Amino acid sequence: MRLRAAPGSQPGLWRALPCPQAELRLELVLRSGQAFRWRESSPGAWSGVLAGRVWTLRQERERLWYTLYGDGDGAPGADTDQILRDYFQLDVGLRELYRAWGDADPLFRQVARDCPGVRVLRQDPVECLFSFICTSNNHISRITAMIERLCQAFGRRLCCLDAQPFHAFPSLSALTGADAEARLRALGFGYRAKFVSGSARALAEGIGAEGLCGLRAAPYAEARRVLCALPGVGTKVADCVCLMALDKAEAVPVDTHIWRIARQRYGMALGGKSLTPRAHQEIGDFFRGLWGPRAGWAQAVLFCADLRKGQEPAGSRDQAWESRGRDSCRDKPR
DNA sequence: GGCTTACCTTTCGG
DNA sequence: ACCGAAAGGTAAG
Repeated sequence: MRLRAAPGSQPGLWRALPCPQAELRLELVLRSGQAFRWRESSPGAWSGVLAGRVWTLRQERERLWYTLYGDGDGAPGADTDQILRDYFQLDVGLRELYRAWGDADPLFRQVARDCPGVRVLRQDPVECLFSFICTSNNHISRITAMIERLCQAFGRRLCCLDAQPFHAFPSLSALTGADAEARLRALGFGYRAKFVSGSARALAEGIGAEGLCGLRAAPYAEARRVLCALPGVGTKVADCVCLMALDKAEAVPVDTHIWRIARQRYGMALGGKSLTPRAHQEIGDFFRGLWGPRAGWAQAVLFCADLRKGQEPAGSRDQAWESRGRDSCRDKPR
């Protein structure tokens, strides 16, 4: 299906994929902290860079519309459809997964009502790795700004939209320069500057971007081990990359949010005062046992709900999380 | 092995 | 307004 000047503003050729809202809720997925480069360029229209090109996406009830800019590689067609289907992993039936997770877990069923259509993106491994290196001990607002500056400074400029320039995510080689760390520090990366440049070096001198991508075919444990050998990559970042770029649907990234949820909502008895590797392992195993082999996908739904909870008006906060009766724990005020 | 502490910088809540 | 604490952690002791 194709139209000229379809539901929206921009000129150009629009195409659509069949895609019910139960399978994908664009604004939830693109704001759920999986990818940091999509922005709502106008109400309901999301612009960003994917596969080296600039896209705008827009969702109708049963369709996902998109258009491309910069017309270097021709008009949208079956090949670009496939790029989008691959990125959103539309072959994975989300509706059935939600049902199965909800059947196994009443708390999931409650929370998922407010977060339908949350799926895991299949991202480029290099972008995903370096993006999540930037997330450590950091806020989403700052992470987003840092990554944008990273792309402006080190990425190829693609085109302008509404006077806003779009840049590709930097290639590995762009980050291996001798002055990369200093430049990143100047961009406000703090101590992560050394991690980014160090990991770029280690990869370039080791398995390369191709080797990183090749971990898609490796077992979860091996991919995790390779990633954790990179500077600035610990268990949490490694699990994010495994889940969101390396096809490891069973990887459950355990951050402070999930740690808190595991204790407070799921009543896990986790003795430690801090999030140790052992606790990380235990929590991952617990959720894999509860949700099954796509536990990481279910975690993404819970995380999305937790993010949204912080954005809602204070009065309605926590409603979906409250389990009526049992468990009097409250979140700490923020 | 688990627990502390330092680490850059920005944002947020008091 | 000003200041401390926390932020999708990681590495070193």
